Amino acid sequence: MAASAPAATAGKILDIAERLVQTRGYNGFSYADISSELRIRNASVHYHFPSKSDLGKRLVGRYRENFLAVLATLEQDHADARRRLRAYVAIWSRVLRDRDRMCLCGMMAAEIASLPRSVRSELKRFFNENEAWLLRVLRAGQKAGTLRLAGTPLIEARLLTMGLEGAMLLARSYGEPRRFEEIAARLLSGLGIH
Amino acid sequence: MAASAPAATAGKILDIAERLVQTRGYNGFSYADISSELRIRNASVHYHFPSKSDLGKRLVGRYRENFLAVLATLEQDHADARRRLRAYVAIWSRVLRDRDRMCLCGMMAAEIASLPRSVRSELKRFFNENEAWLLRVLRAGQKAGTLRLAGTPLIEARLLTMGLEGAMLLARSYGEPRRFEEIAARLLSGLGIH
DNA sequence: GTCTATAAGATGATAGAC
DNA sequence: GTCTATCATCTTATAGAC
Repeated sequence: MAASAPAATAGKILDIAERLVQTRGYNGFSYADISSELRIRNASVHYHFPSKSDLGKRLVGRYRENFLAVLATLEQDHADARRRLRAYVAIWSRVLRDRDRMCLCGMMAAEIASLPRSVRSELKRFFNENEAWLLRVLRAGQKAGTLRLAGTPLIEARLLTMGLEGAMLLARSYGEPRRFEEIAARLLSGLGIH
Repeated sequence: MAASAPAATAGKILDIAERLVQTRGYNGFSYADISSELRIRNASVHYHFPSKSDLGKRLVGRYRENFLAVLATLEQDHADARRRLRAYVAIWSRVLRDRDRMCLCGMMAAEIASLPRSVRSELKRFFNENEAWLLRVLRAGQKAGTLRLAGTPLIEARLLTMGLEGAMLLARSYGEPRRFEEIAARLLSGLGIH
């Protein structure tokens, strides 16, 4: 009999592993880190996620699904492309200020060469879907005349993603989330958002 | 008696470790990776670099010095700010195309939370000196009227650094260096460089 | 400067009891 | 679903011979 709701432990494991990857990287945490924090045994973690690559794959999959769900609500909450993009940036600002996390997928992108294949393909899906969302928003804003794009929507979408990921990376290394927000504001102002 | 020139091994160790950090990260390689590639024993690597943090510190220190030396030659070779910035971007493009490397310090920035303290301070120095160089070039270009800055020189310097680091990160995860070059060109065009 | 030998601890993982 | 027990392997490191 489970001590709590069914599969509750699996979720807690994912929560802890997620934070560990976001702060220390996939190669920077072990099952022992999770089991000690959850106060269960190492073997129990293996029961839920037999291998570390299983855990990594599920981690990226869940992160991608949750993130896409948030993006969907952004579209419902805001009709204007400028508001959508401000809200998009605010997501990352909160991630960074939540115990100094990096985007899970940005962190794993750095480790791409030492990641299990199954994890890599989940990663690529995240970035593709993120890009597709930004592309839609940028095109809509351009059509509505609320955004001013210097390049093609695709280039601007990629500049935004790469710029924000790089800004998170550097701001974290300084321990100064303000550095992220400064550059995020600059990226938005480049699109005519003030 | 040494098998080759004095300290030649230490340099080879640094070369191998540098590539390993740039591709797999500080937490993604071990002394065994180095000793097997150099075909010496694990203990021999420890003779040159007693602990991994020693190695990490020297690695970042050497990288920073070499990089700053290259930037100095860029200033001698090119009087024009636009040419200097094009050459600056070309450095990173070559890094990326050299066996899929990431900027050593960008890679370590991702791992900041699990890095030895001594390594962290070397890292910060790299980014500070890199920013100072860009700041000088941007100010000179602005004064000469050869660059068109949308924000302050400081913001533009940081956008450039963060944008290029993020572009390397993402381009590598796709295995498509072209993605880096696309965004690098976009960043330069934002400064009036075509 | 490199080697052999060795060690303590971490890491990813499995078998089988409860 | 969690536990104890156990595993092979890897990792960082040191002592001392050559």
